[in-house]
Amino acid sequence: MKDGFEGFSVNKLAKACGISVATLYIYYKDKDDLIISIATEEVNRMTEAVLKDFDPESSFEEGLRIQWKNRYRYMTKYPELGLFLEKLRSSTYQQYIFENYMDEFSNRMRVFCQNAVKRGEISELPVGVYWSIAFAPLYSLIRFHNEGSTVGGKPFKLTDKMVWQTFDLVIKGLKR
Amino acid sequence: MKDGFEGFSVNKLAKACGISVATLYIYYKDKDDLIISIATEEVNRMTEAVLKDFDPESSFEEGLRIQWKNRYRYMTKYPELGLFLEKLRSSTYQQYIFENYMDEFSNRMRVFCQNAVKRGEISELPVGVYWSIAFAPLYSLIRFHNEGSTVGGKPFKLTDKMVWQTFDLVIKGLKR
DNA sequence: TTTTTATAAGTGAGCGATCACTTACTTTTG
DNA sequence: CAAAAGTAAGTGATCGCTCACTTATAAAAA
Repeated sequence: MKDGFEGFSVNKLAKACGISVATLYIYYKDKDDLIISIATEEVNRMTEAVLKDFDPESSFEEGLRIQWKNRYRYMTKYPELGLFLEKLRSSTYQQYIFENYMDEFSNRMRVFCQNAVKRGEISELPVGVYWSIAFAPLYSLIRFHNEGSTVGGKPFKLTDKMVWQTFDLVIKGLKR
Repeated sequence: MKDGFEGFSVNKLAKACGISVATLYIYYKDKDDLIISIATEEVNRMTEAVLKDFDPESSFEEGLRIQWKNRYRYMTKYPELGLFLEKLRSSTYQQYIFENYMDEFSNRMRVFCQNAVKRGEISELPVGVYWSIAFAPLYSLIRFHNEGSTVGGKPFKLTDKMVWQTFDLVIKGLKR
């Protein structure tokens, strides 16, 4: 029972890579630096993918649909990444990685939402409330998919149909 | 940087409890057994609290509202529990704890949903899709609250108003 | 051209600390 | 006094990390 973030060690990593532990310490000053560096890289890569084709000036439904498409595609393209970020999220590294990951990102998202509110497409909402409705369901689906089962332990395989079925309900909830 | 589930050790636990490590091993056969036992206890306690006043025969909105109320109250009453379950969720212990936690629970939830579908209150949905819309937003809010910030790193404090505001949007999305 | 020196890249062996866990023994309880 | 409950003092294994050292490449000196 040593598979997750528990059970990750510098010695094991070096052995798995076929290099000496000492070599790792040439490139990273310590274990924390290693994890934070690699994780930050991955988070930035994902942020970039999520913003692909995203236009803050587009309609609310269209913009959100592209976000969903990008996130869904990226997470299913790299399934391990989801689990990795999950573990990061509930680790003490979380704050060091996600704190500034949103400089450009959160700006564009804010503009996008403000536009949608201005146009009367959605109501004004606190950021946390908005995110919890707009994205939490998608990440929940992806999580079930990666774990292979829902909360009840029932087997679960995510399909495109399910994603867009969920999307439609989310849109229905958010739109005025 | 040793605070989370990483950094938890039997030796530290014993010291914190003011007892000998050996004493722990009288009651638990190994570390895994200790974690799984305690976690299962907590999950059962929470499941019980969540089913309080819940009637599978009630209307969909009323039933879901009670579920939200119970979950919200329990998670804010024991904030550490949320973080603990979070860490469990993304650990290798997950499968051992949550696999059977839903014998009575998932039955009652299934009946509840079937009733709602029969009455035409909601459409028939895959369980994973249903859960992702009905509960993922709430857990997302609670998570932000416990972490004290949203995805953007912006400070976040959950209020009753936010919870029921989110609930209303979820209901709007789910109801026919 | 050959030799020397400089530097970056990488390594094996092993440090002290801590890990999960055990043993040999003492105290408490009924 | 016998059983149950508890403990101090460890066990070998593994942790993150370092040090003294080798190898590879190339510029500088002879």
